Amino acid sequence: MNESQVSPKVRGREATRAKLLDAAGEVFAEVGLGEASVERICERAGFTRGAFYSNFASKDEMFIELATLVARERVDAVRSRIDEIAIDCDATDVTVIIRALDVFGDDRASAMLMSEITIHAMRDADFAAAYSVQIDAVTAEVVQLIDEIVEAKGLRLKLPADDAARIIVGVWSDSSVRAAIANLEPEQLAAQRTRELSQIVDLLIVR
Amino acid sequence: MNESQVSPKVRGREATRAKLLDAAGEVFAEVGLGEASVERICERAGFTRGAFYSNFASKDEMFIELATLVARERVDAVRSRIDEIAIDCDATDVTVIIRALDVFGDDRASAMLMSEITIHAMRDADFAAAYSVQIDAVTAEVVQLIDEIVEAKGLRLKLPADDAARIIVGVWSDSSVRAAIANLEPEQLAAQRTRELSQIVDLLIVR
DNA sequence: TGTACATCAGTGAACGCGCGTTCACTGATGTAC
DNA sequence: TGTACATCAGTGAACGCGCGTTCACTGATGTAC
Repeated sequence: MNESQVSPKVRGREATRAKLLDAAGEVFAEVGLGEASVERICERAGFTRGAFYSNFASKDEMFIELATLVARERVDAVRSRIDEIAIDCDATDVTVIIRALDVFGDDRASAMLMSEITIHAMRDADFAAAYSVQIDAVTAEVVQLIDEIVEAKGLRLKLPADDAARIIVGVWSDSSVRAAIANLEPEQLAAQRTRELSQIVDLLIVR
Repeated sequence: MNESQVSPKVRGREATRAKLLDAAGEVFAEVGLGEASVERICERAGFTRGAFYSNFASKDEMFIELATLVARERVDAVRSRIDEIAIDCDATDVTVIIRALDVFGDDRASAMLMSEITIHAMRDADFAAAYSVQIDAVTAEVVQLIDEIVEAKGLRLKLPADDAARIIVGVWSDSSVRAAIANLEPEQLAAQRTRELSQIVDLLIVR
């Protein structure tokens, strides 16, 4: 299972796929699935269109793969963040939760790609079914994350952890969307999100 | 200013515009701005493509006009709802707020069109600037609506009315999006939204 | 009222462009002896 | 190690389709006398 056991050819192919997926994430975020041309994606990745069709069956199928990948990365990110949290116990409860949540990627492009994936899920039932499985996994991880924090800090919530998770994630993504529309600088974005998350976390904790 | 003073020709033209805008709202919601063809919009409205370009400069400009129209209708809807609320004082505080908020149009297509408009605003700074003005007007109306309800019911909120408005509207639209993805029936959708809004309103009110 | 002309909303054919996708190819990598 | 052949990831030209947009037109409505 050593990396050197994988031939350069296979590694090269995997690198190509990864570059194409990366580029596609950027382009889909920028202009949306409908307006993102295969040509533009390939140009960004440094390949020709043939490379695209050598690696993916179609534009739509690639979008599905990208969405799955993004969701899976989120699950992993939350999962690894859970481990960190368990150790670090100095911060206040609110900042812990906020820091825990910034695993979601707080940049503009991430927010736009997430919105694009979400709206596609609203339109395509098959995609929605497959994507919901991934989303539920993310939610489950966030619920566990909240449970961990609540226990570590000796807090009590006014709502069940899954409702709290839904509300917090909702406020988080709502904040991201409004920040992207307002074209906020990263620091302003962080400040706004901290403020809004603090409010909602305060409301959720029994004092 | 009597309607009969407007010539049939002008009335006909206005009707054509309205039909095209209606059809465009449906099609943009269904497939998105990028994938919505002018042909499909015109077919849905019962016209040829020439009629489209006789009434709108381009597809993008029509989308902007549609977005402006939708936002303006929202402002008007909230405004007229404020008047009704002032009279009806029997319901519980939570149900009053929920009923007040359903002015936003709780169907699937509305949620999808709103998402499409939002994502376009994230991508296009000029559109975002123009659209933000409309959005701020809606927000201001919702703040006033909340103020009215709070005063009529003798309530106290844990947050300023504008923060409360942002959170409630955020939960509302988040709920709409998830309902569209899960493809909920109208009754299920209403039940889910009532539950989620009740939770957040409960958190916001000082008991 | 009737006639002759003007207007212009909506028609539908046409244009040309960019797109998604295909495919015969090339040359670097892998395999056999 | 060296040679001959096989594989196949990525190339780039080509195809054909559907799109946004244009425009010469038609016929219903409006205006002048």
